[in-house]
Amino acid sequence: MMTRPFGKGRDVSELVSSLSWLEEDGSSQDGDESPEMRVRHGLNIGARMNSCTELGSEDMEEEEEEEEEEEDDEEDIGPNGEQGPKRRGPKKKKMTKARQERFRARRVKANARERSRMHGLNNALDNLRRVMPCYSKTQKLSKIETLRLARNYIWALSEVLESGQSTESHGFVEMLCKGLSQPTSNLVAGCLQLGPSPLILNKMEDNCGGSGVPTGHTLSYPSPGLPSPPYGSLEASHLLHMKGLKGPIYDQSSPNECSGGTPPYDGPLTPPLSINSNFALKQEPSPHESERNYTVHSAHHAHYLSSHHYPFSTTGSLGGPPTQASRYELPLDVTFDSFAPSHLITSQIGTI
DNA sequence: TAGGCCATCTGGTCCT
DNA sequence: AGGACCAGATGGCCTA
Repeated sequence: MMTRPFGKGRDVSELVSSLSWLEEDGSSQDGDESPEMRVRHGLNIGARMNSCTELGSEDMEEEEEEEEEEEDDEEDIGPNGEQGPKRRGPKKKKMTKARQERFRARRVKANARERSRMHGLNNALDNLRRVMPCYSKTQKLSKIETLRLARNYIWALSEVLESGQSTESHGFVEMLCKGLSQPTSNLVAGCLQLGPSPLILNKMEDNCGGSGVPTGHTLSYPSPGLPSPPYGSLEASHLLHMKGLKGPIYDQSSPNECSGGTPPYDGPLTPPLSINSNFALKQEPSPHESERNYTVHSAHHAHYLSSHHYPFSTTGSLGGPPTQASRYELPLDVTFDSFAPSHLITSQIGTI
Protein backbone atom coordinates (compact mmCIF):
# COMPACT_ATOMS: atom_id res chain seq x y z
CA MET A 1 0.00 0.00 0.00
CA MET A 2 1.19 3.44 -0.80
CA THR A 3 -0.32 5.11 2.17
CA ARG A 4 2.11 6.93 4.29
CA PRO A 5 0.70 8.23 7.50
CA PHE A 6 1.52 11.74 8.46
CA GLY A 7 3.18 10.89 11.69
CA LYS A 8 3.66 13.20 14.59
CA GLY A 9 7.33 13.48 14.05
CA ARG A 10 7.06 14.49 10.48
CA ASP A 11 7.83 18.09 9.84
CA VAL A 12 5.21 20.18 8.16
CA SER A 13 7.73 21.58 5.77
CA GLU A 14 8.54 18.09 4.72
CA LEU A 15 4.95 17.49 3.92
CA VAL A 16 4.68 20.70 2.02
CA SER A 17 7.82 20.05 0.05
CA SER A 18 6.58 16.62 -0.76
CA LEU A 19 3.72 18.32 -2.52
CA SER A 20 5.96 20.60 -4.49
CA TRP A 21 4.86 19.08 -7.75
CA LEU A 22 1.58 20.85 -7.21
CA GLU A 23 3.30 24.05 -8.17
CA GLU A 24 4.03 22.69 -11.55
CA ASP A 25 1.85 21.84 -14.42
CA GLY A 26 0.14 18.54 -14.38
CA SER A 27 2.29 17.47 -17.24
CA SER A 28 5.36 17.64 -15.11
CA GLN A 29 4.15 14.79 -13.02
CA ASP A 30 5.47 12.52 -15.67
CA GLY A 31 8.84 14.05 -15.21
CA ASP A 32 8.87 12.98 -11.60
CA GLU A 33 8.04 9.49 -12.53
CA SER A 34 10.43 6.90 -11.41
CA PRO A 35 12.12 4.81 -14.05
CA GLU A 36 10.14 1.90 -12.81
CA MET A 37 6.94 3.76 -13.39
CA ARG A 38 8.04 4.77 -16.84
CA VAL A 39 8.67 1.18 -17.65
CA ARG A 40 5.26 0.38 -16.33
CA HIS A 41 3.74 3.01 -18.50
CA GLY A 42 5.60 1.79 -21.47
CA LEU A 43 4.32 -1.65 -20.82
CA ASN A 44 0.84 -0.35 -20.31
CA ILE A 45 0.79 1.57 -23.51
CA GLY A 46 2.47 -1.13 -25.47
CA ALA A 47 0.15 -3.73 -24.14
CA ARG A 48 -2.79 -1.53 -24.87
CA MET A 49 -1.68 -1.08 -28.43
CA ASN A 50 -1.30 -4.76 -28.95
CA SER A 51 -4.44 -5.91 -27.30
CA CYS A 52 -7.58 -4.00 -26.99
CA THR A 53 -9.88 -6.84 -26.26
CA GLU A 54 -10.30 -9.34 -23.53
CA LEU A 55 -7.82 -10.68 -21.06
CA GLY A 56 -9.00 -12.75 -18.20
CA SER A 57 -6.92 -15.07 -16.11
CA GLU A 58 -8.07 -18.16 -17.94
CA ASP A 59 -7.64 -16.35 -21.18
CA MET A 60 -4.06 -15.67 -20.29
CA GLU A 61 -3.30 -19.36 -20.23
CA GLU A 62 -4.84 -19.78 -23.60
CA GLU A 63 -2.76 -16.96 -24.88
CA GLU A 64 0.42 -18.46 -23.57
CA GLU A 65 0.00 -21.24 -26.03
CA GLU A 66 -0.40 -18.72 -28.74
CA GLU A 67 2.72 -16.93 -27.65
CA GLU A 68 4.68 -20.12 -28.11
CA GLU A 69 3.45 -20.22 -31.64
CA GLU A 70 4.63 -16.69 -32.06
CA GLU A 71 8.09 -17.58 -30.88
CA ASP A 72 8.26 -20.12 -33.63
CA ASP A 73 7.33 -17.40 -36.03
CA GLU A 74 10.23 -15.31 -34.86
CA GLU A 75 12.58 -17.87 -36.29
CA ASP A 76 11.41 -16.86 -39.71
CA ILE A 77 13.04 -13.53 -39.32
CA GLY A 78 16.39 -13.29 -40.95
CA PRO A 79 19.58 -12.57 -39.00
CA ASN A 80 19.52 -8.96 -40.11
CA GLY A 81 15.87 -8.61 -39.32
CA GLU A 82 15.13 -7.85 -42.92
CA GLN A 83 11.95 -9.82 -42.83
CA GLY A 84 9.05 -9.15 -40.58
CA PRO A 85 7.38 -11.87 -38.60
CA LYS A 86 4.88 -13.93 -40.46
CA ARG A 87 1.43 -13.75 -39.11
CA ARG A 88 -0.61 -16.76 -39.81
CA GLY A 89 -4.17 -16.40 -38.97
CA PRO A 90 -5.76 -14.45 -36.20
CA LYS A 91 -3.64 -14.07 -33.12
CA LYS A 92 -6.44 -14.11 -30.68
CA LYS A 93 -8.78 -16.91 -30.11
CA LYS A 94 -12.25 -16.13 -30.98
CA MET A 95 -14.32 -15.13 -28.02
CA THR A 96 -17.00 -17.61 -27.38
CA LYS A 97 -20.22 -16.27 -26.10
CA ALA A 98 -19.58 -17.71 -22.67
CA ARG A 99 -16.15 -16.12 -22.51
CA GLN A 100 -17.54 -12.84 -23.62
CA GLU A 101 -20.12 -12.96 -20.90
CA ARG A 102 -17.57 -13.84 -18.26
CA PHE A 103 -15.33 -11.07 -19.39
CA ARG A 104 -18.20 -8.64 -19.51
CA ALA A 105 -19.27 -9.55 -16.00
CA ARG A 106 -15.75 -9.04 -14.70
CA ARG A 107 -15.49 -5.75 -16.46
CA VAL A 108 -18.80 -4.48 -15.16
CA LYS A 109 -17.82 -5.45 -11.65
CA ALA A 110 -14.46 -3.79 -11.94
CA ASN A 111 -16.04 -0.67 -13.38
CA ALA A 112 -18.40 -0.43 -10.45
CA ARG A 113 -15.53 -0.78 -8.03
CA GLU A 114 -13.53 1.83 -9.82
CA ARG A 115 -16.45 4.20 -9.87
CA SER A 116 -16.99 3.71 -6.18
CA ARG A 117 -13.32 4.21 -5.53
CA MET A 118 -13.30 7.46 -7.44
CA HIS A 119 -16.40 8.60 -5.61
CA GLY A 120 -14.62 7.99 -2.34
CA LEU A 121 -11.68 9.95 -3.59
CA ASN A 122 -13.94 12.78 -4.64
CA ASN A 123 -15.68 12.76 -1.30
CA ALA A 124 -12.35 13.07 0.42
CA LEU A 125 -11.47 15.91 -1.88
CA ASP A 126 -14.74 17.56 -1.10
CA ASN A 127 -14.03 17.29 2.59
CA LEU A 128 -10.71 18.90 1.93
CA ARG A 129 -12.42 21.73 0.10
CA ARG A 130 -14.54 22.39 3.13
CA VAL A 131 -11.65 22.97 5.43
CA MET A 132 -9.97 25.35 3.06
CA PRO A 133 -9.91 29.03 3.97
CA CYS A 134 -12.57 29.70 1.45
CA TYR A 135 -15.30 27.27 0.78
CA SER A 136 -18.27 27.87 -1.36
CA LYS A 137 -20.71 25.42 -2.73
CA THR A 138 -21.29 27.62 -5.68
CA GLN A 139 -17.67 28.42 -6.41
CA LYS A 140 -16.18 25.00 -6.23
CA LEU A 141 -12.44 24.67 -6.46
CA SER A 142 -11.14 22.27 -9.01
CA LYS A 143 -9.33 19.19 -7.81
CA ILE A 144 -5.90 20.44 -8.61
CA GLU A 145 -6.60 23.86 -7.14
CA THR A 146 -7.91 22.26 -3.99
CA LEU A 147 -4.72 20.32 -3.58
CA ARG A 148 -2.60 23.35 -4.27
CA LEU A 149 -4.52 25.49 -1.86
CA ALA A 150 -4.34 22.78 0.78
CA ARG A 151 -0.61 22.62 0.43
CA ASN A 152 -0.34 26.39 0.60
CA TYR A 153 -2.59 26.44 3.60
CA ILE A 154 -0.45 24.00 5.49
CA TRP A 155 2.58 25.94 4.50
CA ALA A 156 1.07 29.26 5.53
CA LEU A 157 -0.10 27.94 8.86
CA SER A 158 3.29 26.50 9.59
CA GLU A 159 4.75 29.90 8.86
CA VAL A 160 2.32 31.44 11.27
CA LEU A 161 3.40 29.00 13.91
CA GLU A 162 7.07 29.52 13.34
CA SER A 163 7.24 33.22 12.79
CA GLY A 164 4.17 34.43 14.55
CA GLN A 165 3.02 36.04 11.40
CA SER A 166 -0.54 37.21 11.50
CA THR A 167 -3.16 35.43 9.50
CA GLU A 168 -4.35 38.87 8.58
CA SER A 169 -1.13 39.81 6.96
CA HIS A 170 -0.67 40.26 3.30
CA GLY A 171 2.01 37.63 3.37
CA PHE A 172 -0.42 35.06 4.63
CA VAL A 173 -2.68 35.69 1.69
CA GLU A 174 0.24 35.60 -0.67
CA MET A 175 1.34 32.28 0.65
CA LEU A 176 -2.13 30.92 0.22
CA CYS A 177 -2.31 32.11 -3.35
CA LYS A 178 1.08 30.94 -4.44
CA GLY A 179 0.84 28.90 -7.60
CA LEU A 180 -2.91 29.14 -7.78
CA SER A 181 -4.75 30.13 -10.88
CA GLN A 182 -5.96 33.68 -11.14
CA PRO A 183 -9.60 32.87 -10.43
CA THR A 184 -8.68 30.82 -7.40
CA SER A 185 -6.33 33.50 -6.18
CA ASN A 186 -9.12 36.00 -6.53
CA LEU A 187 -11.42 33.73 -4.62
CA VAL A 188 -8.99 33.24 -1.79
CA ALA A 189 -7.99 36.86 -1.64
CA GLY A 190 -11.57 37.96 -1.73
CA CYS A 191 -12.54 35.60 1.03
CA LEU A 192 -9.68 36.63 3.23
CA GLN A 193 -10.28 40.29 2.93
CA LEU A 194 -12.93 40.46 5.58
CA GLY A 195 -12.92 43.72 7.31
CA PRO A 196 -14.42 44.22 10.74
CA SER A 197 -18.10 43.74 10.48
CA PRO A 198 -19.90 44.53 13.68
CA LEU A 199 -23.05 44.35 11.65
CA ILE A 200 -22.81 40.64 11.53
CA LEU A 201 -22.12 40.29 15.18
CA ASN A 202 -24.87 42.62 16.12
CA LYS A 203 -27.28 40.69 14.06
CA MET A 204 -26.13 37.52 15.61
CA GLU A 205 -26.77 38.93 19.02
CA ASP A 206 -30.02 40.50 18.09
CA ASN A 207 -31.38 37.44 16.53
CA CYS A 208 -30.52 35.33 19.43
CA GLY A 209 -33.30 37.08 21.16
CA GLY A 210 -35.72 35.32 18.90
CA SER A 211 -36.40 38.06 16.42
CA GLY A 212 -35.55 35.82 13.55
CA VAL A 213 -32.45 35.13 11.65
CA PRO A 214 -31.43 37.06 8.63
CA THR A 215 -30.99 34.80 5.73
CA GLY A 216 -29.53 35.30 2.35
CA HIS A 217 -27.38 38.17 3.41
CA THR A 218 -24.55 38.87 1.14
CA LEU A 219 -21.92 40.93 2.76
CA SER A 220 -19.32 42.60 0.73
CA TYR A 221 -16.00 43.40 2.17
CA PRO A 222 -13.53 45.91 0.99
CA SER A 223 -10.42 44.36 -0.30
CA PRO A 224 -7.87 47.07 -0.64
CA GLY A 225 -5.10 46.24 -2.97
CA LEU A 226 -6.50 42.88 -3.85
CA PRO A 227 -8.95 41.78 -6.41
CA SER A 228 -12.33 41.14 -5.02
CA PRO A 229 -15.32 40.81 -7.31
CA PRO A 230 -16.77 38.49 -8.13
CA TYR A 231 -15.22 36.68 -5.24
CA GLY A 232 -14.84 39.42 -2.71
CA SER A 233 -17.91 38.70 -0.77
CA LEU A 234 -19.16 36.17 1.61
CA GLU A 235 -22.64 35.28 2.43
CA ALA A 236 -23.58 36.10 5.95
CA SER A 237 -24.51 32.51 6.32
CA HIS A 238 -20.89 31.60 6.07
CA LEU A 239 -20.28 33.59 9.16
CA LEU A 240 -23.31 32.66 11.08
CA HIS A 241 -23.54 28.98 10.54
CA MET A 242 -21.99 27.57 13.57
CA LYS A 243 -24.81 25.37 14.59
CA GLY A 244 -23.70 22.46 16.56
CA LEU A 245 -20.41 23.80 17.68
CA LYS A 246 -19.50 21.54 20.48
CA GLY A 247 -16.97 21.21 23.17
CA PRO A 248 -15.94 23.09 26.24
CA ILE A 249 -15.79 26.41 24.53
CA TYR A 250 -19.28 26.46 23.31
CA ASP A 251 -20.83 24.34 25.91
CA GLN A 252 -20.21 27.03 28.43
CA SER A 253 -23.12 28.91 27.08
CA SER A 254 -25.97 29.42 29.42
CA PRO A 255 -28.86 27.08 28.90
CA ASN A 256 -31.30 29.83 28.14
CA GLU A 257 -29.39 31.01 25.19
CA CYS A 258 -30.36 30.01 21.73
CA SER A 259 -30.06 26.30 21.63
CA GLY A 260 -30.11 24.23 18.56
CA GLY A 261 -30.02 20.91 20.26
CA THR A 262 -27.51 19.48 17.87
CA PRO A 263 -26.49 16.03 18.95
CA PRO A 264 -23.01 15.84 20.33
CA TYR A 265 -20.24 14.96 18.03
CA ASP A 266 -19.40 11.35 18.45
CA GLY A 267 -17.02 10.88 15.63
CA PRO A 268 -13.39 10.02 15.91
CA LEU A 269 -11.00 12.56 17.18
CA THR A 270 -9.10 14.20 14.45
CA PRO A 271 -5.63 15.63 14.60
CA PRO A 272 -5.98 19.22 15.59
CA LEU A 273 -4.60 21.92 13.46
CA SER A 274 -5.06 25.22 15.08
CA ILE A 275 -3.13 28.30 15.75
CA ASN A 276 -5.82 30.02 17.61
CA SER A 277 -9.18 29.13 18.89
CA ASN A 278 -10.92 29.89 15.67
CA PHE A 279 -9.22 27.12 13.94
CA ALA A 280 -11.34 24.96 16.09
CA LEU A 281 -13.98 25.80 13.57
CA LYS A 282 -12.11 24.10 10.84
CA GLN A 283 -11.36 20.74 12.14
CA GLU A 284 -10.73 18.09 9.63
CA PRO A 285 -13.91 16.32 8.83
CA SER A 286 -14.57 12.96 10.25
CA PRO A 287 -15.31 9.93 8.15
CA HIS A 288 -18.97 10.71 8.67
CA GLU A 289 -18.38 13.99 7.04
CA SER A 290 -20.22 13.26 3.87
CA GLU A 291 -23.53 13.94 5.52
CA ARG A 292 -22.37 17.05 7.26
CA ASN A 293 -22.15 20.45 5.79
CA TYR A 294 -20.12 23.19 7.19
CA THR A 295 -18.25 26.05 5.83
CA VAL A 296 -15.14 27.59 7.06
CA HIS A 297 -14.37 31.02 8.11
CA SER A 298 -11.40 32.38 6.37
CA ALA A 299 -8.31 32.32 8.45
CA HIS A 300 -8.42 36.03 8.34
CA HIS A 301 -11.93 36.18 9.56
CA ALA A 302 -11.30 33.56 12.15
CA HIS A 303 -8.46 35.57 13.47
CA TYR A 304 -10.56 38.65 13.36
CA LEU A 305 -13.31 37.02 15.33
CA SER A 306 -10.86 35.77 17.82
CA SER A 307 -8.91 38.90 18.38
CA HIS A 308 -11.59 41.50 18.10
CA HIS A 309 -14.92 40.12 19.01
CA TYR A 310 -14.74 36.61 20.26
CA PRO A 311 -12.10 36.60 22.87
CA PHE A 312 -11.41 32.92 23.02
CA SER A 313 -8.67 32.12 25.35
CA THR A 314 -6.34 29.27 24.85
CA THR A 315 -7.90 27.62 27.81
CA GLY A 316 -11.20 27.52 26.13
CA SER A 317 -12.97 30.37 27.80
CA LEU A 318 -15.33 32.34 25.75
CA GLY A 319 -17.40 35.37 26.14
CA GLY A 320 -20.18 36.31 23.88
CA PRO A 321 -21.68 35.90 20.52
CA PRO A 322 -20.12 32.74 19.20
CA THR A 323 -21.96 30.73 21.73
CA GLN A 324 -25.14 32.31 20.71
CA ALA A 325 -24.45 32.27 17.06
CA SER A 326 -23.46 28.69 17.29
CA ARG A 327 -26.96 27.83 18.24
CA TYR A 328 -28.49 29.23 15.16
CA GLU A 329 -29.86 27.06 12.50
CA LEU A 330 -30.11 28.88 9.26
CA PRO A 331 -31.80 27.52 6.18
CA LEU A 332 -28.93 28.36 3.94
CA ASP A 333 -26.83 26.26 1.71
CA VAL A 334 -23.76 26.35 3.82
CA THR A 335 -23.82 25.34 7.40
CA PHE A 336 -21.80 24.37 10.37
CA ASP A 337 -23.37 21.22 11.51
CA SER A 338 -20.82 19.53 13.56
CA PHE A 339 -17.29 19.78 14.71
CA ALA A 340 -14.62 17.76 16.21
CA PRO A 341 -14.47 18.02 19.97
CA SER A 342 -12.92 21.32 20.70
CA HIS A 343 -11.40 20.26 23.96
CA LEU A 344 -8.90 18.41 21.88
CA ILE A 345 -8.27 21.49 19.89
CA THR A 346 -7.97 23.82 22.80
CA SER A 347 -5.56 21.51 24.48
CA GLN A 348 -3.33 21.93 21.49
CA ILE A 349 -3.83 25.62 21.37
CA GLY A 350 -2.37 25.93 24.79
CA THR A 351 0.95 24.71 23.53
CA ILE A 352 1.33 27.52 21.07
C1' DT B 1 -14.60 26.68 -31.10
C1' DA B 2 -10.71 25.64 -28.23
C1' DG B 3 -9.44 24.50 -23.80
C1' DG B 4 -10.24 23.10 -19.03
C1' DC B 5 -12.37 20.02 -16.01
C1' DC B 6 -14.61 15.97 -14.98
C1' DA B 7 -16.62 11.13 -14.90
C1' DT B 8 -16.20 6.84 -16.66
C1' DC B 9 -14.24 2.86 -18.91
C1' DT B 10 -10.37 0.10 -19.52
C1' DG B 11 -6.27 -2.89 -19.10
C1' DG B 12 -2.00 -3.55 -16.58
C1' DT B 13 0.32 -4.15 -12.25
C1' DC B 14 0.74 -4.94 -7.46
C1' DC B 15 -0.78 -6.70 -3.13
C1' DT B 16 -3.21 -9.62 0.19
C1' DA C 1 -7.90 -15.14 -7.29
C1' DG C 2 -9.77 -10.98 -6.49
C1' DG C 3 -9.46 -6.35 -5.23
C1' DA C 4 -6.95 -1.92 -5.12
C1' DC C 5 -4.46 1.24 -7.52
C1' DC C 6 -2.91 3.57 -11.53
C1' DA C 7 -2.83 6.03 -15.83
C1' DG C 8 -4.43 6.47 -20.70
C1' DA C 9 -8.46 7.18 -23.61
C1' DT C 10 -12.77 9.10 -24.46
C1' DG C 11 -16.74 11.91 -24.44
C1' DG C 12 -19.69 15.39 -22.15
C1' DC C 13 -20.25 19.87 -20.17
C1' DC C 14 -19.05 24.55 -19.50
C1' DT C 15 -16.85 28.93 -20.36
C1' DA C 16 -14.08 32.54 -22.49
